Amino acid sequence: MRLAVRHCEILRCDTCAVRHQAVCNAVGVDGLRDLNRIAHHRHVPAGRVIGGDEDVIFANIQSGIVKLTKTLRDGRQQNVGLLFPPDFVGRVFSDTTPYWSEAVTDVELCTFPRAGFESLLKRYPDLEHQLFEHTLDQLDAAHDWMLLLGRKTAQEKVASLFLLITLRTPDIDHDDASEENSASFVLPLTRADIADFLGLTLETVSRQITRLRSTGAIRLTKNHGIVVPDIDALKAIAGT
Amino acid sequence: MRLAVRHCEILRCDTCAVRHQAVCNAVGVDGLRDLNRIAHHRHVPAGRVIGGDEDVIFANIQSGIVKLTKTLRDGRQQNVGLLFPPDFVGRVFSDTTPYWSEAVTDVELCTFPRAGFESLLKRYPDLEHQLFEHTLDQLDAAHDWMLLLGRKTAQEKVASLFLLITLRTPDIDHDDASEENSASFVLPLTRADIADFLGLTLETVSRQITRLRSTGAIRLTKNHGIVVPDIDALKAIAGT
DNA sequence: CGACATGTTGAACCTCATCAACCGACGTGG
DNA sequence: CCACGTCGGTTGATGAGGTTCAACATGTCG
Repeated sequence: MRLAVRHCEILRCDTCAVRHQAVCNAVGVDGLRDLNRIAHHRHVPAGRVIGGDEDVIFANIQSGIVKLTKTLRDGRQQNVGLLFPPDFVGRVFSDTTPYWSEAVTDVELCTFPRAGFESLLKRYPDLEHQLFEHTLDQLDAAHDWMLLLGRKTAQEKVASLFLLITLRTPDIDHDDASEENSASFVLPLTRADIADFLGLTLETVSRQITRLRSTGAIRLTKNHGIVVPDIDALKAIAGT
Repeated sequence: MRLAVRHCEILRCDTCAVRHQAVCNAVGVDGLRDLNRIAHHRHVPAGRVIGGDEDVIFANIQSGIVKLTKTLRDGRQQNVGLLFPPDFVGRVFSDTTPYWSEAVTDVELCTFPRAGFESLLKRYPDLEHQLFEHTLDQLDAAHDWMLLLGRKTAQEKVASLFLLITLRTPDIDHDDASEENSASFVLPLTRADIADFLGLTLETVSRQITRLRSTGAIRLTKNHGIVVPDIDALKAIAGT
């Protein structure tokens, strides 16, 4: 009996798309059972704010893209993070979230209630360690982005963002199986999203995209599709 | 005997200026002894790079200010962090440091060798937890800074930096003991430093400082002294 | 098909970067 | 002691990169 139940519980994680990359990969069987007990799956449609009102503050991203935004009082807005599977959403150990989380595409989340998850962090140091490493990676990414925001030109900024998406989107199409230097993906962000992310206006973004297209660095296809024929060339444009 | 020795070891931490704020505050007597065993005090003169060549990768700041900078290949430069006592310097759990650490003022450090410190992190989860919380704070600060870099005007940027320094500098002079709304401090950064921090040029920084002075938001005194007569007014200029 | 959001393009404007001259403080060496 | 170079800072003139405002095009969905 007991075995059957446990098997059933663990099965939920077994079918998880990010089972072996997400922070929960660190915990053993016991931890997984405890996590499972408080976890809820949730679908969030594109454009919806995550965890604004309710208890859905912490979550693993199973699929989709989430953006974190901050705003000034007068409405000026800046995206401070872009999260992909298997990233973790939420600011642990704080009563207030210093930003808004919003689904950019349709998103599948494995959510955890705040209190329950934080007590599991205490109980399983390996889980906390994994989250710590994830946070360190986020901090590195934030530093990279500060360099972009402070010192890169509009052209470099747009190229950098496309590069980030090609590198982070899972199951990206590498058009040439043998040649990994090209890729294509569907651009999930609007021009306004991109602008908020790069500290530009949407008009400037549009112009820079046209320019990238006219120089052959990218091609636009139907339905927001983007083809990067030469990733290294894009890297060169993006600067370092 | 044993007691005497232990007392002696702990005494080093007892005289530490940041004993109760730094990450090591989390560990008990045993942990403190182990930390002490691998800790070395080090003085770093202003302008010197920290941990470039040697093993001094991790450290608590006891006094002074440290900046973290990243550069593009062509020399464009961006400061991605400003650390005050009792902040922790160093990127744990990674072979490479993604930025340069440099002493802005003369700095007193309590340094730890890499391997030794990381093994203590494993042994004392409370220490790791404390460092985790510190990293989360750093990430929040980085997000704030991204908003500044992406969306604030030059005037707001300079005001924001002065505000940061008034709020983070320890034992700052509050000119009016009863009225906490004014402050004065010594500006440790050159115009070029400030520019690298705000994503501006040093000329623009200079002009904005002159402008802040002419509007009465700040006053400049001898030896790089800065007086903020009305912190709330500076906050208003800095935006939110 | 029409309506509304999303994206593109144009023209004028403005903030900030760039290039350059200059000032004062400081330290060094003749 | 003063001449000199260096360094940090200020100020000016000019121009480029990006913003702003506006019109128009393209989707996309009922």
